[in-house]
Amino acid sequence: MKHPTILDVANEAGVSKSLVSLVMRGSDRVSPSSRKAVLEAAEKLGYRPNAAARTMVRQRSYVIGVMVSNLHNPFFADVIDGIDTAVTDTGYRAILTTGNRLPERERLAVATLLEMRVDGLILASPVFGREVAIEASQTVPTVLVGKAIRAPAVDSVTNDDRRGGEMVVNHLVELGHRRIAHIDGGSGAGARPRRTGYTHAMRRHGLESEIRSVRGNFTEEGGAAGMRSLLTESTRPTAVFVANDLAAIGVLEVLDAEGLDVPGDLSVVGYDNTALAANRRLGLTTVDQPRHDMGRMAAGLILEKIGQDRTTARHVVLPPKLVARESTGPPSDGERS
Amino acid sequence: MKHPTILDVANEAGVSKSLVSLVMRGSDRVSPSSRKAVLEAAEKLGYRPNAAARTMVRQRSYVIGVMVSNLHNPFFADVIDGIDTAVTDTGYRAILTTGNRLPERERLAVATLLEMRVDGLILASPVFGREVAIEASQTVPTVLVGKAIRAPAVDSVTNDDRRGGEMVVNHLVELGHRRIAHIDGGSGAGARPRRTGYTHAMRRHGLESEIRSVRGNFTEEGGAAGMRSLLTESTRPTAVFVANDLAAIGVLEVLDAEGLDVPGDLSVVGYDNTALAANRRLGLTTVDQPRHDMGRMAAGLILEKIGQDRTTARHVVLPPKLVARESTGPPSDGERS
DNA sequence: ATGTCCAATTGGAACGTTCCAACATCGTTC
DNA sequence: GAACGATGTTGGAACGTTCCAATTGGACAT
Repeated sequence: MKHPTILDVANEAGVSKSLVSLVMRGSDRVSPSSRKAVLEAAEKLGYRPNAAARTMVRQRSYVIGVMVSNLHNPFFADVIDGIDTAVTDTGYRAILTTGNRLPERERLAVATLLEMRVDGLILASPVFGREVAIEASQTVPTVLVGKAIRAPAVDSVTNDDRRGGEMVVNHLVELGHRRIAHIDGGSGAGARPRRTGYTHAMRRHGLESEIRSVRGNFTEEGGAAGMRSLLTESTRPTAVFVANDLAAIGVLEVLDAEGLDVPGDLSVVGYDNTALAANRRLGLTTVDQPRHDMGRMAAGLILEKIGQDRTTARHVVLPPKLVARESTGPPSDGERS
Repeated sequence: MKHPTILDVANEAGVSKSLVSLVMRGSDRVSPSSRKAVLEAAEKLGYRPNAAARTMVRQRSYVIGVMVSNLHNPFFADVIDGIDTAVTDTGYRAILTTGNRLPERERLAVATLLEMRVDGLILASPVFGREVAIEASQTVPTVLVGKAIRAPAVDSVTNDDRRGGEMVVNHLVELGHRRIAHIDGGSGAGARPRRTGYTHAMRRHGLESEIRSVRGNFTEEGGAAGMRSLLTESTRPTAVFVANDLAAIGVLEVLDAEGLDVPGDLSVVGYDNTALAANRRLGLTTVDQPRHDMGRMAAGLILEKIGQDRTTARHVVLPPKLVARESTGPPSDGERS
């Protein structure tokens, strides 16, 4: 038999399907003898409940869907850990889909989850447009992680990306840098405010004329390409703020390959404080985001929203923290302008 | 209305539910006018098909479930990419769950997928016992990645881990090493055969007395702990073969912290050839596994098995390839025994 | 013996699809 | 003008659960 049902178990145990259902759901109004008979029959037949059927009748799946932008970025591994932590022992389970940073694939990944009738949706740094999140939020509690949008029902958990961008510039200016470039994160989550933070801080330090921002994305290759393009220009910056750690690793690769010294010739700063950045060999100065907590809180918001019927959106903004390591230092004398 | 159904759409469009169903499934025996009416009604109401209901009646979910041992290991990001590639445009979709390298959590992650009635199951390097995979394989096509077991219906895609282990030893012996230690991967997938490869090759080179194997696991911390324990011993090895790249990174951290030079004082080899290993700053000698292809082939096996009713198990074993980088070199003269 | 209460058990309806057999409509052919 | 075929459309049954109201069978009090 391919998949025994509750009816097969009932037959085997000589009871009604309803009683089997009660036993499976752990009811206490079942006699010990019936319970034993049912459990033995279920074991013998290899019964496994059918979630699709349960979802239909209960109008609840007890599943939280998580769409992850890019599994290559260790940032998300931490976020997912946090989600798992929060979800464990609540009766809910988390499942993941991924869209590989491609808007179309991400949309499909979300559609898959919605068709499965997940009870909550966590969108981890999607690159697709706001409308997808907004539409989803009309039928299911939805939380964005790493990105926020203004919409009546879309919660978010972010760090203060703009403030983080400012902190990076402040740090570099304190070290004596003036020619500070930025390789941005393109359409990636949080990329915009980080860039805004960068430009604002530059202006505040009277460095408006030094603002130099090139397009990148949240991948190693994106960072590398951005750096290569910066290197073709006539004047080289003395420091570069890269939109995230992964891209910053790509920048380091390029600089190493070109024989440029970090931080001697050029200081490099990333964003996220992933395990990568902490590695001694990389020693990347970066901005810490509390990744695990962000996952925990996102799941918490979902569970809370499933419980009560809260209608207003909640936006959790966590403080960023600069972590100085070996990839930043004062500009070399020849470079000082 | 929370979730409009096919009936709501039918009412709105003034047709029967069956016709709506036909339109949604893209049938060509529908008049253009009806199709238009139905699509407009669906759009207006925000209709989204209910996968649970479809799964029930079709007895197929058109979903492939993937259980991933550890999302922190970039190895799996590549495998998942491969799976996604193979699955795209087949009408199937992939969903993921993770168990965080904890047997109990992994079991739960698999149970979640089975209850959802996935049409195929890919187990990416599970740490749980063989019985879980065997049981699953009795109701759904099942493929192991990175690990193989002898069972009538459990397919597998692996690289030749044993051969890989031997290649590492050969490489180190060629460089002149004799005191070669191994930090193993504990109960991790493929750890056993890698260790066997190590011991066999050591014996073949007449280095039986130099065999020194300590327990580790597939995490940075596992590798670091293994290395620390090796360093407490009276004689230090001149080279260490670590069970995977992630753990090897942990080893490098410990050696850097202790002020030991790699490869001057100690050569280090990893396994997997993840992006980490290729980084110039880390330059880790390692064994390449074709991760993307492994994912592709795993998904391919599943799809094939869903199609025909193949009953025998298939085991795909791919050849490993040594990739020499900067973390290995000849032992320093003082160390030569 | 009768009635009452409680615990244990039961059948049936419902959830939202798909699929099949049946039906309606209409143009074509003899 | 009857018969036929093709095209488009339809209702009903089924999938495997949950939940509710109803039923059974004791145990106990009267």
